[in-house]
Amino acid sequence: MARPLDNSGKKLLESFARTSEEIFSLNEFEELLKSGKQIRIKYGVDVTSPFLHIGHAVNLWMMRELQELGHKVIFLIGDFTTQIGDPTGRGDTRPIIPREEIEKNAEEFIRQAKMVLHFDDPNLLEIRKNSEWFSEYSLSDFLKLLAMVTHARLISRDMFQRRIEKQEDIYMHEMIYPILQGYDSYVLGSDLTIIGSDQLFNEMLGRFYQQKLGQKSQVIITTKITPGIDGKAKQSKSLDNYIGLGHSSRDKFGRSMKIPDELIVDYLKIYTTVPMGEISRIEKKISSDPMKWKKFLAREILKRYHNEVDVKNEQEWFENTFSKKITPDDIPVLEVGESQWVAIDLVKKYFNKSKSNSELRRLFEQGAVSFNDRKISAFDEKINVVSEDVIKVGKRTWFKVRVEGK
RNA sequence: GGGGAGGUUCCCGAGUGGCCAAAGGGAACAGACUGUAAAUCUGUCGGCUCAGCCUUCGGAGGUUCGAAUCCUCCCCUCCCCA
Repeated sequence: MARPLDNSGKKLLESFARTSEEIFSLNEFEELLKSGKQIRIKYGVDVTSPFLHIGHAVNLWMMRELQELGHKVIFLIGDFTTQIGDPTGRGDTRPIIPREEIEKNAEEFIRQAKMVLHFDDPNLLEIRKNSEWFSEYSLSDFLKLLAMVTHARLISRDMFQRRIEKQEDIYMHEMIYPILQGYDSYVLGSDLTIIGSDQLFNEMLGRFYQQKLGQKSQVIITTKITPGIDGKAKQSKSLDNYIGLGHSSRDKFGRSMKIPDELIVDYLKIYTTVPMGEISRIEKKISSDPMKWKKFLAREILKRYHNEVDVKNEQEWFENTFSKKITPDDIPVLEVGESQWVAIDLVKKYFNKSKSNSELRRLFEQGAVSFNDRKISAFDEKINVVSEDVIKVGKRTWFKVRVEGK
């Protein structure tokens, strides 16, 4: 039994206000909290690509707060709908994923979501799959669903409108997707769902179907989105401009340091728990020493996912490596049999076919390669490996060469 | 079923017989400057045994000394008409 809306409920609303964009509707949400009922929070995941970034985690942290008040997350693996491919956020059509891969992705997804959500208490989280109801779903039932919604309503989705304008394809299965996602909410008896605004249309259809089918409509909370670490588009895997939950603590720190200065405040608000009052004080001080505050931000982001020691270490590592330009000591070692090498062959061995010869030659020509801090611009230069020699390629690739038996 | 437009290198997009590994932009990479910020500048951006060669312009054939460009067939998309 969840607690009714008291002080903790009020605190929750304040905290939600910080990271949510819109709530449909606030009244309904407050009522839910007051009712004392255990809220069923639908968390539907598309497992096409199993990676979560700190933007996704905003939603997870909100759900976690609710879990802490005793509410329940229904972790819905959209295994059936994933086979269809959600057109959301895509200018083009999404490829269809084989089953085995969906399973594997779901596992990977959960591994990351566990960094935030309570997964082990069945009273706080249950895992479902929508193939449970869709794989046996009959055509006549499906037609009944279709008969409730109009074509105009479906194509009103901005995504589709854009495609129509650009004369791009809309496949029928993509039109159907939102219907299925909406129906999920009905089956699960969802009270609430916390989503990115890109999912709003689909979840609104959830509200619609719940109401049509005689159920109370779920509350929808959309969360705030920031630009990615490149300061441009929102975080995404394909643009590689995100801070991933799966990234190492080192990468999380480094990536945080990459964000444009202007984003520091927004990132503090959305991705950390630094109190709002403190953030506004920091805001005034940033311009005089942005580096300092960016490091602060990086620490705060890291803190949510890693322990204090890691946080401290990563900052030190960062400062040593990039500010003081000290070659880090924990770099990969390449074991070789010979000590006489043509420079390019040695580098090639390290990259192990991930870079073509031409690519490597260019790196040499462009002065990106150094051997024990000495720049090597001729790819065919002969080098003599002694022991623990350090080769650096570009800004952030180092490796040590060690001759076996030495 | 009829008519029209189109499919180009990671993305957008130019290119209608040789000067095309293919303009321009974006992304990316490297270098300079820096705070692994932004901005800026420079260079690179199919592969290789690299002043040369090989493979690419939806697919398969063909014409030609020579084709991304012309012809034939096929596949795919969009638009209009019935």
